[in-house]
Amino acid sequence: MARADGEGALPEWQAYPHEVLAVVLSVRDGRLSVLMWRRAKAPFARRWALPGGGVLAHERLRAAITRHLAEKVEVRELTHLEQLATHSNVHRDPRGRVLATAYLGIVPTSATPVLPADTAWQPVGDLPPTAFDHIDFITAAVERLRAKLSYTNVGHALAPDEFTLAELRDIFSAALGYPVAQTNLARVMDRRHLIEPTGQRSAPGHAGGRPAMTYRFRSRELSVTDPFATLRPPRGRR
Amino acid sequence: MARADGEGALPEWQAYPHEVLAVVLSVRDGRLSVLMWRRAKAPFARRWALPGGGVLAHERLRAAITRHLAEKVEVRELTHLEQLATHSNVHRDPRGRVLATAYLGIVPTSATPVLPADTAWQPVGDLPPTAFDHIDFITAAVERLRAKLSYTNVGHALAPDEFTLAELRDIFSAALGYPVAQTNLARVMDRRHLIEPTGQRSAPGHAGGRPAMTYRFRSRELSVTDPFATLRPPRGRR
DNA sequence: GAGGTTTTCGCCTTATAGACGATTACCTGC
DNA sequence: GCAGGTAATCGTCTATAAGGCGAAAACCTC
Repeated sequence: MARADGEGALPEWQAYPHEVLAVVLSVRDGRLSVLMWRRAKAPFARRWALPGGGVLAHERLRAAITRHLAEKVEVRELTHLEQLATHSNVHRDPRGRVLATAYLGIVPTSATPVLPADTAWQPVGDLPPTAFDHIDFITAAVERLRAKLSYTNVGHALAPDEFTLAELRDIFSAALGYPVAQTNLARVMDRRHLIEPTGQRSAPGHAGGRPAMTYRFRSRELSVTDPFATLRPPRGRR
Repeated sequence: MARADGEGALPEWQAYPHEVLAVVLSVRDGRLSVLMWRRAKAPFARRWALPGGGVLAHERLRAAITRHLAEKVEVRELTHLEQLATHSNVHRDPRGRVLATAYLGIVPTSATPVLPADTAWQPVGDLPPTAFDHIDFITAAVERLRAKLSYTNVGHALAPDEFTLAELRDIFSAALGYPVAQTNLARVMDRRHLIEPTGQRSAPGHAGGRPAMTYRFRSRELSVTDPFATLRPPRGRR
């Protein structure tokens, strides 16, 4: 606990075991899903839990969750990772007090990681029984993703490098949980300069029909639209 | 560390001292300001720091920050409190590793807490030298507040129970950092059903002029507008 | 009651996005 | 190679939200 180096000693603060968890979301088979593994041992045996684990002595939280996720998916397939929240309920783990910091991760539809035998994608609309307080993290992560789809370019993290507008519509519809009109989606993405055409055409569909243009996101860095929709600065100052 | 009760023992997870910090924001003298105290001892002697401290054994993080804040302000004057982020930089405290979870708190303009001698409101636009990584928490808190002023009713936490539109305009202008037009602000607040007239008139101003109607927020519970501004569900399903 | 000050209201313009039908461009099968 | 089917794309209309601005209202003091 608390090495005394540098200048002076740390106050007598309590120390607590700390774990990191990840809510990794992806659109799988047309449904927004979360990466979970099935516990073998008590507590919560046979229930589904989020991937995660402890934090090493000189390791930051983000590095810790990246390390734990590497056992489940290729880390380079993680197109987004942001901190979600820290839970501190004293009884969230029946074995003793553990603080937990959760992250929201995203894997694109195009990635197809080979999962361990106890691990699977669970549709967020039809979750099996979950362990600990993990359901709360999942709920928060889904809400956060849905909100950010509207005012940021996080969509890039869910989508493949190149896609047709129909594919993008399907991804957004699945992630948001309601049908999105392709025309409007394209206009919104275009007006915000989030996507651009690649100049290529997709392979024609199996059932005929006009081949679609393919698009890509201009940037895979997270950006926020405007700052916000309302209460903007007066015109001259934008 | 990790009592073994219930079922099984905790994995051998590292434990770390954990502190809570609060970025308490309020509009003071027409400027958005943050509550800080001046350190007397090393490290960072004479620099300004956020209020906060350790977490007791059976205490949740929110309870801990509330307890620490009680030494600075009346807790019932805290009109808003939400978790911000957890920092884990190994060297954020030179004395040893400490994880820190920060909260965003808000105190209304109408509250005038009596502050300890080492404590003061510091304008966020003109901060003195700060201790540790506290400046990062402050920056994040200000950004979060400014964003939420646009799409939630957090404004209620900054404003008195009753106010004139001119007062609300001044509060919003100070908090956002740019001038807000009173006409638009009133219309936006009204359209979203966030405020309502009290039916009372304010005392006439000292310099003459028409006395203003007073208003109040309909609810002091946090609510989010719409869900979001764009990519809404199709009409039928709202 | 004249002149000054501030609030409140109404109207106009702009920006953004949802709805929907028309058109285009490709397929398959005859 | 042409008819019919299918999906992508475009154009136009409408709805909604919000910024700008000036006129009118309501109070003050002198």
